[in-house]
Amino acid sequence: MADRDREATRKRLIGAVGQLLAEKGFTQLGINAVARQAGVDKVLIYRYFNGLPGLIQAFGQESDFWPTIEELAGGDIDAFRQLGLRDKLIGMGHNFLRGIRNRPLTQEVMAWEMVERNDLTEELEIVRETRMLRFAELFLPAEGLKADLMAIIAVIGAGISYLICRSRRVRWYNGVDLASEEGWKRIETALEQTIDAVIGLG
Amino acid sequence: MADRDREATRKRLIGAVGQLLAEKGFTQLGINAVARQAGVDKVLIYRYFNGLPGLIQAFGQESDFWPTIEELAGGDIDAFRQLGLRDKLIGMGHNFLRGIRNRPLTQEVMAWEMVERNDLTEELEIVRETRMLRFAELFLPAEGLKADLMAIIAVIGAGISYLICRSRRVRWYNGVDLASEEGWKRIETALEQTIDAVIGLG
DNA sequence: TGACAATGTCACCGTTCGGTGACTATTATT
DNA sequence: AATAATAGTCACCGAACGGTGACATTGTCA
Repeated sequence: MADRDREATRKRLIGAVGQLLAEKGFTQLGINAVARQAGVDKVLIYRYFNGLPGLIQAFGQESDFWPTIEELAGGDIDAFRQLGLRDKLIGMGHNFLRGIRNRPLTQEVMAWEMVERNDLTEELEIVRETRMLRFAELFLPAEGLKADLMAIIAVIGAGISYLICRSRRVRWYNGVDLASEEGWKRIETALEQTIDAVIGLG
Repeated sequence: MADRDREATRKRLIGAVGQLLAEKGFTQLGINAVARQAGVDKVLIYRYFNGLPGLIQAFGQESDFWPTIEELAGGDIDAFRQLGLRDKLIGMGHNFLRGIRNRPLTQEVMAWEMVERNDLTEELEIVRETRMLRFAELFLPAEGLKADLMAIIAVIGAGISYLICRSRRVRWYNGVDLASEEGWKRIETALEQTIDAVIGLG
């Protein structure tokens, strides 16, 4: 495109990364493919971003790959703070599951994380880690619990992430139909029941 | 290698798939790379296996990608059957975690599952699904429980799988250090506590 | 011994990839 | 109006990929 507008071209390129990731997955994400998708000569990727890694990095900084603390809290932080631990955890579980299910790009990057490290996956790592720790710091009791709450949340959060990523390509897991809303309902109530039970540990 | 031994050459090729998967990951698994690794001309892959998919399929049928029922039960099925539900679940959790941690190839294929379907990932799917269902059928109560045991096991099993796969490339998850044995100890006791709590649901 | 199939080797094809140097066309500066 | 910087275009390179046809070598069986 001969628009002679550097900023617009940059944005076309950044947008092409997202489109390509969503439509073809990270395996198809190369210099040639991105340039083709953007309708732009690939040499401009080198000029403006010093190559694909730089472009990917720029893409990462423009996106909201991870649920915000507010989103995890259900929108109203003050109201959330009033809840008991049980309702906080169940609410977070639900909001987390929905948040990831609504982010196909995040799912793609999470799959990518299993395969290699790059600017985008590292970006996601950092955002996730800081945000989860901050969330815990804000809302969860620091001590006085017998159970290792962070480790339990790690297992459950990992389970949610895995099931969502997996559901993109495989239907069944342990007899649960991940292609049906009914299957996800089972998962959600399983989450509720598990958290409910864990709270009893004190 | 000019051994003129078809069977040996087939095995060299199948072995090369495993080596390459273990050392370089599935992204590096191509016709040329496999032939090179095996020290064999690539045309023989077409002759003997009708191409890479066929070779991958043959590789899949030779491996034990998933813990056997016996392994999940801790070796002694009869003894396992005598246990209470709580000890069965905790035992299975431990054995599952260890079984997957001891199978780097399985971890690689699990990562692959997130990206595409092929003969190998489908093989793993089928083995896993049938084996887990069979395990439940053998040892878990079919009814009389308030909780959806299979869904809960799905979440926890998925969590274990995710954390293991992830730990190959990323160190921290939710404040847990997946690169240290101490971190995995935290995960294991979290599993125990969670299962312990869930059992209370009846 | 001769014919033939099986095993393995080699050279080559077209395509795509990441990457670069040389070019044209437009805009801004003096 | 002349000059320099910027935006974009184009052609090309070497390497790796998947795939194929023609050939050489060895064993087997009539």
